[in-house]
Parts: sequence; C-alpha cells; structure tokens
Amino acid sequence: MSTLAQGKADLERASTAQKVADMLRERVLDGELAPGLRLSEEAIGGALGVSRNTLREAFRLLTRDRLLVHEHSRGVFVRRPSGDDVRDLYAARRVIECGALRLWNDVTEAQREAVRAPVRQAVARAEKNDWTRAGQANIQFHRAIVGLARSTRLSDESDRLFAELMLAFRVAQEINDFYQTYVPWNRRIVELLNNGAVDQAVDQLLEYFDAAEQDLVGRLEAE
Amino acid sequence: MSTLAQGKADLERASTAQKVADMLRERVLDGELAPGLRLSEEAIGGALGVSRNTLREAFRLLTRDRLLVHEHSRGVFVRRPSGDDVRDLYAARRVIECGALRLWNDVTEAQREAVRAPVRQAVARAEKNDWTRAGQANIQFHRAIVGLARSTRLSDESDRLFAELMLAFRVAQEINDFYQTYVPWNRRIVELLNNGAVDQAVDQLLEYFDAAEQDLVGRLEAE
DNA sequence: ATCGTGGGATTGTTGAACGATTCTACGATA
DNA sequence: TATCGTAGAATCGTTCAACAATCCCACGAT
Repeated sequence: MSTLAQGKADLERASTAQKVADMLRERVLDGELAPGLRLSEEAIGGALGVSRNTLREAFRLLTRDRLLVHEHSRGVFVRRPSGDDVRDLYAARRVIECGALRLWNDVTEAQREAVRAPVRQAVARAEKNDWTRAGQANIQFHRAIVGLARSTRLSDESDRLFAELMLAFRVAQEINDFYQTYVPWNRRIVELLNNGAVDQAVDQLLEYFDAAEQDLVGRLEAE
Repeated sequence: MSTLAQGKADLERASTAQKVADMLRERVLDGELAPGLRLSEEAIGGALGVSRNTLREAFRLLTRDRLLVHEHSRGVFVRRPSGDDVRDLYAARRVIECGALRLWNDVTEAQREAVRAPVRQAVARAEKNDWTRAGQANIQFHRAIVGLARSTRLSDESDRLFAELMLAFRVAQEINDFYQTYVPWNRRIVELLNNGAVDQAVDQLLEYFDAAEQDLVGRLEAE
C-alpha cells in the first residue's frame, strides 16, 4: 500500500522547474543565498544547466512563496523581510494559530499528540545545546498547531509564513539566541492544554507572539 | 497625492504574463471559462496574441491561486472544486475569520465600519432582488472581517479562498439561491457586534459556516 | 556638484524546434 | 461483441537563439 503511494509519488514527479525551485528554496533557507542577493538568470541557469525559460518558471514559484521578490526589468532578489513584513507575518500567525489552538477539544488524540511531541523533542535537544534542531522541532510544534484545523490550504499558507520568518531570523542574526526562551514557553502552553485550560494556553501563545515579534522587529529596525 | 499613487501603480504595471493572468482570472470567475474546461496553450495563446512561454507563466500564476489545476503533459484545466475541497476551504475560513472577528474590540472604528457597511449594502440590494451585487457585498463583508487582522498576507490568502469558493458555487449552481439566507444572518452578526457580544457573534459566524458548508457539499456530492 | 548622455549588461518576449507524453481511432484477437 | 494492443496525431515540456526594452554605470558637459 505504502509502496504504491510511493510509486505514484515518483510517477507524478516534479517538472524541471519544480525541481530547480526546490533546490533554490533549500539554498535560500539555509542561508547560502543571502537575503538581498540578486539572482542572475544567466549565472544560475548556467550553473544548473537549465534554460532561462525554465529557470524563470522556478523563480515564479519561489516569488509566489515570497522567498524571492521580482522587480520589473531588474531581476529577482532573495527577499529581505522588513520590520513591517514581520509585523504582518505575526498578525497572520496570531489569527491562524490562536484560532486553530482553540479547536483543541474538538480534534483527535493523534492530532493533540502531534502538538505535544515536538515540544518534548525541543526540550531534549535544547538540553544537548543542539539549537539548530531544537529550532526545527519548534517549527514542527507550530505546524502541528495549525494542523489542528485540518485544512491543507491553511497549513500550506502557514508553511510559507514560516519560511518567510526564517529569512527574517537570518537577517536579524537571531538564529540561536532567541530559541532559548521559547522552549519553556512552549512547555507551559502544552501543560495548560493538558490541564484543559485552552483559553489560558491561547493567552500564553499570544504573549509569546508579542515577545517574539517585538524582539525580531527591534533587531530588524536597529540596523 | 492619490493621483501620484495611481500613476505609480500604472508605471509598475504588470508584465504581459500578469496581464494575461488577470484577464483569464476574470473569465474564470465570471463563468465564461467553465470549471473542468481544458485550456489549450495554442488556442488561448493564439487568441490572445502571446507566445506559449508567456502564456505558461500566466498559467503558473493562476495555478498558484488555485483557479487552474495543472496535470503533467496533459495541460491546465479550470479547477472544479470537490466536496473535500469545500470542506478544506471552510475549515480554513472558520479559523481565519473567527480569529479575526475576535479582534473586534481591538481595532479602529474605521475597520469596524468597513465590516458594517457591506451588510447594509447587501440588505438594500437584496430588497431590490439584485442578488448578483448582493453577493458581491457579502464577499466585501467577509473581506472586511479578515481585514480586522491587518495582515496583507492573511487578506491575500483569503481572497484566494474566496475566489476558489466562487468556483464551487458555480459548480453547485448555487449562485443566487443561497444568498437569500445569509443576508439576515450577517445582519444578526453585526447587531451582536454592536451590542458588544463578540463571542456570540463568533458563534453565529460559525453556525453560518456550518450551514453554508453543509449545503454546498451536499449539492456538490449529489451529482 | 549636478545633470544629461552614451555604451554595456540584463531582462522581457517571441518564435521555432524536437523529444516525450497523452489521446484517439482503428483493427486484431478471443 | 468486448477487450486489448498499436500506430498516428495532437499536445505538452524544454531548450535555444534572437531582438527590443529597460536598467546600470561611467564619463564628460555645464
């Protein structure tokens, strides 16, 4: 059964543009292509061995994901989120994640466990000072919160928001610093949820967003 | 001042692909291009006088907006939303709009008025049996609710959800029928908001979503 | 120091080309 | 008669080459 699904996934393999977009997405998210950098069609296309047309399709995909920005007749650039972008981003997250978290009592146990597990993982990794992977667990935590809503459209959009936020973190050079404070915060949220105090958990999540936004915006607008 | 902004908007005019995409979007939304229809690259490109490459970029844009679906080596088709799509759509709307509506007491008076006005408009148009434009006012109502969050990202995504929902309405041939029931519903919601009963307004909104989803899914899965 | 004004580089769009994939219709086989 | 397989037509995926439009930069004029 799973082999069938696997085979189908292979059959419906991505187009060249899709594959190029995936590769570029990784490079952007891991910082190899720094925010603000201009991506030359000729240089990238030559390096990857694809034609300009195909490359431009890949650019369109990433532009739609807000990882790249397109300026007419000037080219595409790796996005450099501004303070206003971050405020916009957190306004969206507040609505989506708090709204989804309020569904806590209406969802399956499997969904609830998907929220708890990443927090345990983040705690364990934080104790080992593995902040990179602790950060990944944090994202999983928030993805699972959105997942409570059971809407692929909402989850997909949230993934785009998370990716954009990663860029903002990079610009603010805040990859590891801030992660130390959110771990206990998430722990508290899960604790409140387990005690049935959903409203208080939502309040905690809101406070977390306030703190994170303020910190990030501050660093972004400092320069 | 506004003329300057207007001029700037004109200067930063869309690319050819963007303009083609806008034109096709209209045709899809007003039903001229029916759900399920296949869009031939050659036919459309020839009729519009643009090259295949440019047209394909336009298709990509609309695919990203979920108005078209792309099938490898088969072409692009006007999306035909399924019952599952509608369920997914409403799950997202529940989270977004209810979450945004809870901000009622934290926003400016101008934002609140932007929510009330479309309802008055819808009532007036409904009395004149102008259901098409009453439906447009309804969408404005829901757009304004999302606007309470003050996030362009959230508003943009919601616009995509609304557009997709319009397609579902078309498939269900429910353009005008259902509109008669939501007008009084929206009226009640605004009344509750004006009385400061935000939580009850959210509950009413949820019930409205339940009813609308059930009705739409029922018609969609009937065929 | 500011303001044209070029040349050079890059993007925007087109058209043609060819392999790969899908669709269609026809005929073979049971 | 119904199913299956196959050849041919139509369409898509991708590349390449070309040229106009636009932007960037440096140089010189005022």
